[in-house]
Amino acid sequence: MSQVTRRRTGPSKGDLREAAILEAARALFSERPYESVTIDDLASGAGISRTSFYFYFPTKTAVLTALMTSVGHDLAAGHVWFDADGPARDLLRTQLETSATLWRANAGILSCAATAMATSEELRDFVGRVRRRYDERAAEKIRRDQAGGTATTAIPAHRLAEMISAIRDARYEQLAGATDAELREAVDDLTEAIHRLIYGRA
Amino acid sequence: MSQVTRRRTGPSKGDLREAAILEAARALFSERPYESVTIDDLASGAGISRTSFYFYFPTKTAVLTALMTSVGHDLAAGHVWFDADGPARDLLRTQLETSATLWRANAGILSCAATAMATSEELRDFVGRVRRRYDERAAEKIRRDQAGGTATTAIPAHRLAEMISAIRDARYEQLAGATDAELREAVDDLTEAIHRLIYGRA
DNA sequence: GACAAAAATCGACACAGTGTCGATAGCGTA
DNA sequence: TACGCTATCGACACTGTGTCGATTTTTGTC
Repeated sequence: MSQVTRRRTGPSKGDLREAAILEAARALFSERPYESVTIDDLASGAGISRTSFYFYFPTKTAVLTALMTSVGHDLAAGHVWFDADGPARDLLRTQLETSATLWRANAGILSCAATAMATSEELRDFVGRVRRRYDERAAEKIRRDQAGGTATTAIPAHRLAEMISAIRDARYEQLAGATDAELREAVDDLTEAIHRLIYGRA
Repeated sequence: MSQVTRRRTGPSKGDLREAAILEAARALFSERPYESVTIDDLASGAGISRTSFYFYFPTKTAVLTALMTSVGHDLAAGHVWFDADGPARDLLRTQLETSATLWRANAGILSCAATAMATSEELRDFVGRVRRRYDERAAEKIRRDQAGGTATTAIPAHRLAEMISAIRDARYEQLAGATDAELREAVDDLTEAIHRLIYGRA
């Protein structure tokens, strides 16, 4: 519920412990399903007792949220397509390739996050915000192309953006442990599909 | 883990209790989030003690799976588009309208199922099977249209089918408590999107 | 280097939810 | 009536989460 921790604001030696918890969490959530990781695992993975864990994080999902923040930050980088004009198929492909690679690299954490979203409002809100921001930018790009006459107007721009997110995420979820060839295939399919959806003709 | 219950196979007076549990579950899962419903709630909702619950169902998710079986059965009904030849936009629309209406009517249960899938392998498998069967039929229809030259061959049929499921489910998930107008809007968008994806031109 | 305040640690405890076991009560029928 | 099957439930054990307060360690300052 409340986000309040008792930690002071300045840097300290105990920050090492916080980092250790995050490191342990990254390792554990990458390997095992979310529910199977207990707070005790996280604590002893960082070399502290379970109760000491609560000094650093209020809940298990708070740790996951922290990890997700960094992943989300990385994802927000390669948004090259959004700034282009028109279909710009090559840029769309590049953007999808970057995000697909990043997704595969963090597959375990992202899968845990998907699980935890079911129970944690905090995480649900966080991911929702990230996604909304992404969809917003995609919708803006589409709106520009609708005005330019290249994109379809049969479907509202924000709905098209949501659809893109839906097919992208669904395909990416299968990406854990995928080969480079499989990853490329996914990117190809998505590029084609998004392109048809927005710029194709009925 | 094991599906074994101690119940005998034939009909009996205690079946009333099983029905009562299912009824209570339908009511509770329709109103409240999945985790907030305890086995005790289910049991006392059916007028029995918590331990007696275990005589009828091994776990909470088993009850949800039972409810989902009936919903899945209903959904499998209106698959009119799959048997058509070519784009058949009106049949696609009809099929989407049926499933959207059904989805909205069972929004609570479906949302609980989505939550529970995160933890229950049983439910995950069940829903996975239903979805796979659906996608399979969609892929067959698309394959026929690819052979007939109306559907695109730029993306494998089974991938197109998966994409359809992805955008459909994503949109339907927003359908809880939607007005008839909103529902129709969703169906319109989806009809258009699916049509473009499969039969449109690049 | 001593010392007070703040940071950090942890054991003991309370709690909620799940699941098991065995004792018992009802019920149908040979 | 007596046997076996259905059904019920209280008592118990277990796991994971979260809180409290007492204690130790660190840190900055004089």
